[in-house]
Amino acid sequence: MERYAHSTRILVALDCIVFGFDRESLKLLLIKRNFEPELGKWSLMGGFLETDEDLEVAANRILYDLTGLKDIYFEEIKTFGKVNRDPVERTLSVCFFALINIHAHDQDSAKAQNAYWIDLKNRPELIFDHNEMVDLALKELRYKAALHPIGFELLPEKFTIPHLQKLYEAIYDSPVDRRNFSRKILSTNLLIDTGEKNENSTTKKAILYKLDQEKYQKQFNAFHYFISDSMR
Amino acid sequence: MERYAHSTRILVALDCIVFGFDRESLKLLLIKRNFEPELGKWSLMGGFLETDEDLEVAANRILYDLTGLKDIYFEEIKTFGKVNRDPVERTLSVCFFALINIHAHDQDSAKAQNAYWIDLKNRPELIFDHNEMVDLALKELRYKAALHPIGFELLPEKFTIPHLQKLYEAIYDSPVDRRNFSRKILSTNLLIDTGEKNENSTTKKAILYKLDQEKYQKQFNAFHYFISDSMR
DNA sequence: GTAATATTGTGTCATGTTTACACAATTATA
DNA sequence: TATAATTGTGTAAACATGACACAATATTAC
Repeated sequence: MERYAHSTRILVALDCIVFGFDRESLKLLLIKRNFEPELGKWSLMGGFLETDEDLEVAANRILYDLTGLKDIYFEEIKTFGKVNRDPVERTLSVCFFALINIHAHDQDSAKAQNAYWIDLKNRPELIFDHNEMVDLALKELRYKAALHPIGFELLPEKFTIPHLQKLYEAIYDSPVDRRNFSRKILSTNLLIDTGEKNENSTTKKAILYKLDQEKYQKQFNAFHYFISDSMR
Repeated sequence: MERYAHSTRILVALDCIVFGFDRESLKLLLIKRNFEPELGKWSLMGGFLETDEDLEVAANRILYDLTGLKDIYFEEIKTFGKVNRDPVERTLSVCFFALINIHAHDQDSAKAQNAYWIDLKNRPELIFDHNEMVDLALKELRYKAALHPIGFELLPEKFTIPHLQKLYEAIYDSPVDRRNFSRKILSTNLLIDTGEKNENSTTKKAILYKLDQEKYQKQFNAFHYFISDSMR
């Protein structure tokens, strides 16, 4: 095979921040490492790019191995490339964040990877530059969720507006006015009333909505202003 | 040196989309290649990541070699990693876009790289996946410029509001209402009246403003809505 | 010198959006 | 049947936006 004269070829990893929401707080899927290096410590889920694998195929593979899910929503956020970021040898890391419905993924896949859902507020120290990656991912999530209807990716198929509101409050760690939030969400016309109600409630049962998938795809890049500047 | 058992180490390139604005239209700094591969064709400015070089240091180096400028505004947009994106050998490309004042860079540096300013509307076919990179960079520029006061990076230190407006019209390739635009820009309080006027004008001389650097840094991540949804 | 032309700065007004609230309806539990 | 918690909807003032008018400035043509 013909090659460039340039000599420096390096290892390329992918690391993924997986967010979930359990009706109370925002969670991260983290790995308790049972392998070297840094055995016993916490890290993000990652893996190496294979020889004959497109970068985005690799990202899908890593997410599938962790969750058993395909077609997960994910976004590349940055490629981390400090010389000494990995003490074993120089490694580039292409970093993603993913949003999943916390109740829909495969528990066995996660267990096989020694992965646990950790509340974002109790997150442990992570290896290498993974803390920095999580910080950036959270910043990007907050940015994106303020403008685009990305939050639905973290919810089950059917959800109530108060449920969605709790998610936003968890993402921004601040209270949201119930009435104005509801009006804003409904004005997007992205929600379809399923006719059902949340039977779990012990008080007034809220309407269960589902996403209008077609409008969601079409309007995804339109700006909404779900969360005002002052709250981000 | 200790190493991972994993075998696949690959070449990492950086490619940069450099935008400029000449008071009329948006331009790209492109390379007419006088080297292999693809000698004679057009490409983005790029280079390989060196062994002992942080990724962002490499990006700065490549921009400096091309323009003679330091502290250029740039943003990573995506890492391109299709297996066959480079026919010579597998290469990852970390892709950036940069915004510079078209009149302030070093012409000799650009000439040494065989670089030319090309009107975005007349852009030639580029090698590899560079067309896709430019498309993405333009999309990101439009997105970012609609929300954040990023346009100033393309202007000289002192500029008029009509000048800034022409820039926005070039970025979005559509007309902007003069009066509403002016009101919007002034309401950000990011501009300082220099007391000078644009002496080049053949009619009424417009006020020259400069950026309030302190406010610019502080407020950069605040949302503004310079350009409405329907125009993006 | 004056009129014509191009451009810039500022203002207005109707409409739409946001913010900060109030009130009524629903449901399990005491 | 009252109570408490929660949900759905409404309202009014303040603010922002979009579409437009008009006056001021500066060069060029006559």
